Amino acid sequence: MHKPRKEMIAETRAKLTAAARHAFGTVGYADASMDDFTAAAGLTRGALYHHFGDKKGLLEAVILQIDAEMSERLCAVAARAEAPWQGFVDECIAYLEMALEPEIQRIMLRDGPAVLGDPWNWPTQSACIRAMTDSLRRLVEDGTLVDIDPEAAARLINGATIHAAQWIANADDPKAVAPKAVKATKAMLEGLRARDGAAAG
Amino acid sequence: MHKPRKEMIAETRAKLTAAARHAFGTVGYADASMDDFTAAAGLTRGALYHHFGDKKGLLEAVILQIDAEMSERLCAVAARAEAPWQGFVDECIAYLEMALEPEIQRIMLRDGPAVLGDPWNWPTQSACIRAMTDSLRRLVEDGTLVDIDPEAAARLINGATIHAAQWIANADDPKAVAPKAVKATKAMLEGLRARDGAAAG
DNA sequence: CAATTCACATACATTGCGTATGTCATTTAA
DNA sequence: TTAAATGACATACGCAATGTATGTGAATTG
Repeated sequence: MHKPRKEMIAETRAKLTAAARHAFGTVGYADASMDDFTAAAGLTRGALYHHFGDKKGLLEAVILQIDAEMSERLCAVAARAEAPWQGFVDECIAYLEMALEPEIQRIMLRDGPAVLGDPWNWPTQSACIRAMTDSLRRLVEDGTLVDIDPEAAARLINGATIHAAQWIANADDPKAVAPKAVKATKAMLEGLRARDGAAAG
Repeated sequence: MHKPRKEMIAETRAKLTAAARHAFGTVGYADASMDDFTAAAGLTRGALYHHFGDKKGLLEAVILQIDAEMSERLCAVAARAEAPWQGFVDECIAYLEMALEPEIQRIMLRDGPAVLGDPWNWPTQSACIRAMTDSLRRLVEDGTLVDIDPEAAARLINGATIHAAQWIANADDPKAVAPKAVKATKAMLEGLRARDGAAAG
């Protein structure tokens, strides 16, 4: 008696997503040959079409996986902070740093939106983005932030952060640019805090 | 005696860019068949490869054209304002509104970066983005804005604005979301102004 | 143990890109 | 004026990649 069938299936799916994730993250979605990376996983395209329908379906599965990892990392960062505001700032900086990782850059920020459209409309509703929105809503409600629509603010901050990350990633000297990006990001966030001095820093 | 050759060439290039622009703007870059849209222009792929090298070359030409149009529109908006700060805010809102146009959304914001990489590194250096950076630099120098790296600020604002636009464009009810996005954008910009009251509004 | 399901492979059709080559009109030079 | 040359564009071909239709063998189920 060998492994039960359920395990074999899960294993196959894991091998395919892992191989695809590597291919998408290095050569990009468009240039990733299904024949190549399925072979690298010791399988054929037959398995891929059986489990994921088509190439886009596999991309969705890979994105779901990465998104879950990112979300977990962000929650950990926010939970480690003392004050809610500090936690949110840390979360943003952590998000910025994650956006520097080539795999995230390419799959989540470049090819993903290009192939599947606006991440906010993805089936997962982007768990890690939703977490940021929730944090913001609380900060607005307790008066730490100026009166601003939480979802709108999340959009703006998310967009600003991603672009800051891409600025760093594509710069001639990323190490020189990074601190400037972090400083500017903090300045922007600071600009959104309420100014009546009621909320503590 | 018919038309001189130079004019014929310019006409051919214009027909190709126009047809490609329409195809890219509607079905997207990846799904735009070169055979189809060259035929729609009354030509074949032979002309395309002769003039633009490959599909990416044609995309660059289309982007160059759209970027020039956007830049002109933005400059007109900024020039119409009374105060520099107001001009900059108007510019950002105008940029946001332009980013709602499907053609700009798809070609400049989605497929362009996906195929050609970070717009800031495009050969044109994105004229309309450079204009925003210059405006920011002046505002920082004259003390209207808080002390912030102009390029960093331009990056952040540009990213925030684009995402705000995509939020609107993909919303279930864009007309309801638009004012929230504009308000939040203005709040974010306001947060970057110097707080010593030295600069007038 | 027979029947069925289903995970996965194989074979095929289609499509789209890129290149090599051909042709005809316009320009240039004698 | 005419012959050579340039170059704009079309045609024909090869290749690679996706998607589908079909086949096979092992695991499940009765």
